Amino acid sequence: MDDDKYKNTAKLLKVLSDPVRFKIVDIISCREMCACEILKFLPVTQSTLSHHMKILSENGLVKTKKEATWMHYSLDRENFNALLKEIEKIGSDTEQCLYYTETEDIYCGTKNKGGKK
Amino acid sequence: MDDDKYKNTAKLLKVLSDPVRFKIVDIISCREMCACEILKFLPVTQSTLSHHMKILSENGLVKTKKEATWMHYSLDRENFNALLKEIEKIGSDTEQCLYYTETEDIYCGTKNKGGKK
DNA sequence: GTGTAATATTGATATATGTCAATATTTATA
DNA sequence: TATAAATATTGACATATATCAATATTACAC
Repeated sequence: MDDDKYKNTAKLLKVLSDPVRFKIVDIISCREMCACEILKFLPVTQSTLSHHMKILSENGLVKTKKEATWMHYSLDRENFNALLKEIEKIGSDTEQCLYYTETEDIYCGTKNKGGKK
Repeated sequence: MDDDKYKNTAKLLKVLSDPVRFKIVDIISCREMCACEILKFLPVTQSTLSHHMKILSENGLVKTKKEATWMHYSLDRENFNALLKEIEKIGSDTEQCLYYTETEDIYCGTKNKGGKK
């Protein structure tokens, strides 16, 4: 996995790592909702919510649908699940991990005098 | 899910959402490593790495083992997988979601004149 | 057109945090 | 004891960002 991939996935994680946004995902995970609905669950200002929804949708975690003056938001399951997969891969020891994919010559100082592998 | 739970999970996500820390998890996902090894994969200072390892271990994502002057780090799979589960739950529509658990009377303004459910 | 509801944007502010250089600490070794 | 290696801590700095009040925009109802 190259560094850009790390940065992209980490960025998505950051989007999800704000407690308000994390709660928003839970709120809309059952059905589509307009902002005014979502707002009622949250102790934040309308402008703050708008800010968070923008971040969520711009990063693909939430889908938007405009209808009259309402904005309807729903979880983008495809991208959300893709993110989950990436996190799983990172923690897995059966997937390729950086240590093996980059080099085998990187090893700690005096620990390996007898030659390795 | 109460707000404390959101905050805890979101905090763990934040720990994981830094690109350097995310890469570290990948690096040590195959085997235990000392800091000096991990450092060789990363374009950061030793003190910066130490800072990140502290955050990772203090939040339970990484296990530590001291041996002489070396600190050995390994992924805490139990906590890592628990975090994954929490994220899955949040995005799931089969699990209870906040909308249904909190109230059914919260609904958007004029959308529901006919009475609901 | 006027008023109203829903949402977005702007500007300001406070807080959090990632980074490094420098230094301290710990432990083995000569 | 003195030196060296591995790691931790401290202090400074720059950047990111969550938040709100105020205002703007959009679209419908009268």
